[in-house]
Amino acid sequence: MAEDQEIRKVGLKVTGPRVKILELLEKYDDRHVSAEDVYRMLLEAGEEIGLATVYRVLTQFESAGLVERHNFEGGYSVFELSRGQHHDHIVCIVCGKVVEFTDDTIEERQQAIAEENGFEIGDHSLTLYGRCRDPECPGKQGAITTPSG
Amino acid sequence: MAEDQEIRKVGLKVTGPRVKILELLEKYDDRHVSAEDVYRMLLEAGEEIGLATVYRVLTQFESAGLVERHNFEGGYSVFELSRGQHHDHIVCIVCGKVVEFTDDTIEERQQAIAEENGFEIGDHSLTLYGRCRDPECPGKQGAITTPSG
DNA sequence: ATGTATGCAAAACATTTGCACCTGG
DNA sequence: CCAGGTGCAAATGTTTTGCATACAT
Repeated sequence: MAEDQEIRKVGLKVTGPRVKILELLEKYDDRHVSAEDVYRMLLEAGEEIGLATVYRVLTQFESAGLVERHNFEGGYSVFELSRGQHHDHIVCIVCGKVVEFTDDTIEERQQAIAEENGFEIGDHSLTLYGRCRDPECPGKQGAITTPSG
Repeated sequence: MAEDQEIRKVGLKVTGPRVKILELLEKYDDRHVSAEDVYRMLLEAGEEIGLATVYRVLTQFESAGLVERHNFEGGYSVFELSRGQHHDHIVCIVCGKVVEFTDDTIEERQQAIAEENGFEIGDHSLTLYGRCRDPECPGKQGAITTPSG
């Protein structure tokens, strides 16, 4: 099991819940799941894992650099496997679809802007909110309603 | 009172709490205050306003386009008067100082990236997290700790 | 008057923590 | 065996809501 090694590598014991959560994150690598999502999916899969443990494990994985936490607008966090490389997100406000991207021009400008304003950048978060043209997205036509400012 | 007109203009009754909150937002225009901040400041100013009312009024103002709500990392929202013009933020992770900026290059790239990914952009939120060099900022030296991904 | 707003308290949410029990190395 | 991990329930912090009262128009 590759997951076992990853967990051991970051100094955590290889336990059932940790392996299950890591497997799930790898399986849904293209999505961005909330702690509640993870909890529910594991329950549906017949696994007995408490919500508190899901939070604890996700937080530990985040500290270990295995996963990244993102606070999209709406008051809750989503998690995704960390693939080392920084990227930003576009979130569909209709179907919740998340697309990742990186842009060197934007990265450079951010660095420059921080300098100009006397800041030393530690991290940043850029999230675009819009409506996707995916044929399966329910929100075909209509005004864009932003989730927040 | 200019505030009275602004409130009336968006279809809300001119009440004490609404005027007080709007005045406070104008007074602290350079800061980004949380609902709790507004509540506390009004209490200290001797105003009898409930926290629930602060939330209701801020939400109404947001719907009306008078104020903008931002969800910075950390699980709570901050509000600021809407000045019509879009801008992004740099937040000091040590002292909480917020600086606003706009960058045409970034704006253009965002639009292009959305197009490339089949998205129609409604809004976006770009927040840089770093450490400021403000002499009054307590965090003089030390490793940057980001509040999240 | 009368439909809205407000204040308070309770509810709703996402997340964290205390604690007794269980388990991996 | 035993430090660390887990489940459950209770606590936390932010934001929302129900309801009786108070107020703007």
